[in-house]
Amino acid sequence: MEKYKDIGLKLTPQRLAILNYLDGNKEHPSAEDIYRAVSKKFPTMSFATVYNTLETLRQRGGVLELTIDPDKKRFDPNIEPHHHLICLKCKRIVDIHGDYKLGVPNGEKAGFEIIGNHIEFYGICPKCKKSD
Amino acid sequence: MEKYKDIGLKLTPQRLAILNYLDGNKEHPSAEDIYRAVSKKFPTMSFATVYNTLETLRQRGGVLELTIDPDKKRFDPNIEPHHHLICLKCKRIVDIHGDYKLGVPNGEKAGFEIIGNHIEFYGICPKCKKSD
DNA sequence: TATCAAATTAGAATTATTCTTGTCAAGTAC
DNA sequence: GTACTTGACAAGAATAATTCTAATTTGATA
Repeated sequence: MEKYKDIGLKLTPQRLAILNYLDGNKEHPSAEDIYRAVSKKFPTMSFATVYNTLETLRQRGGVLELTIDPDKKRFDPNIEPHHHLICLKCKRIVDIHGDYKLGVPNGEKAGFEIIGNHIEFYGICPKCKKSD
Repeated sequence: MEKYKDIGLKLTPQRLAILNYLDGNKEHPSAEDIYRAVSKKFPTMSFATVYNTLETLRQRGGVLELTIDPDKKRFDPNIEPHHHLICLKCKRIVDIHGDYKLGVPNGEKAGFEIIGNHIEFYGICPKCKKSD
């Protein structure tokens, strides 16, 4: 929780519940996952609040919005630079912290100013491999 | 067009128009982009046909579905292994063909069988840099 | 404690995508 | 040639994720 303090956010109970749910979470939850979990404590919680809070957090660098899943956005509270391993069957996402130093050859930069990168590794997770 | 022949598809005029639009296209168009373009020739074209054709193509390896854009799927007729450079402002996507040989350290594999990877480079494109 | 901007809520609206159903067209069997 | 069969198409309805709206409430602080 500490890391969310004093970044200028009004600390409402709803936000605290969302932050609390996200903190240390390695599941890369969707907005609905978050909504369902936090609704248990706050039955009046609305999706607007979930999305608003996530967007505010994202703008302030408190959470990453992942576009890995074609069906919905997923969110990653781990804001250290890292990469992902994705199961093609169950869509499970796992963090990878390997140190890759990647650059774009000048001939391919197309005039872009490069800011960062993200590697997605695709594969089949152990659970899905078993249940074939 | 040649490359789409004999992959078992009935070559209807609608499909030909979609294939023709995709062939050599470097814009990574969305379903709507495709729909709009092809509708000019086929005013009765429906989204169902666009999505059906894209899904059929995807299953047969004729097109890649990109999940880079958080708002919609985008499609890439370039099926050679390659990576992407994405403008954070205008969402323009550019192909990169640099040869990166990436592996996941065994300690991080989490039991996954790795099948492939995809690098996304983020940045600002020349046009957006100017119009700041 | 009064104030006020910011946050919350419920539900409506929007957008992308998928589904349903009826129709049509091409190919094949007879 | 005619009847089947199958796959593709079209139109619009349905769904799912997300965003917006408007009214109300709340947290921070003076």
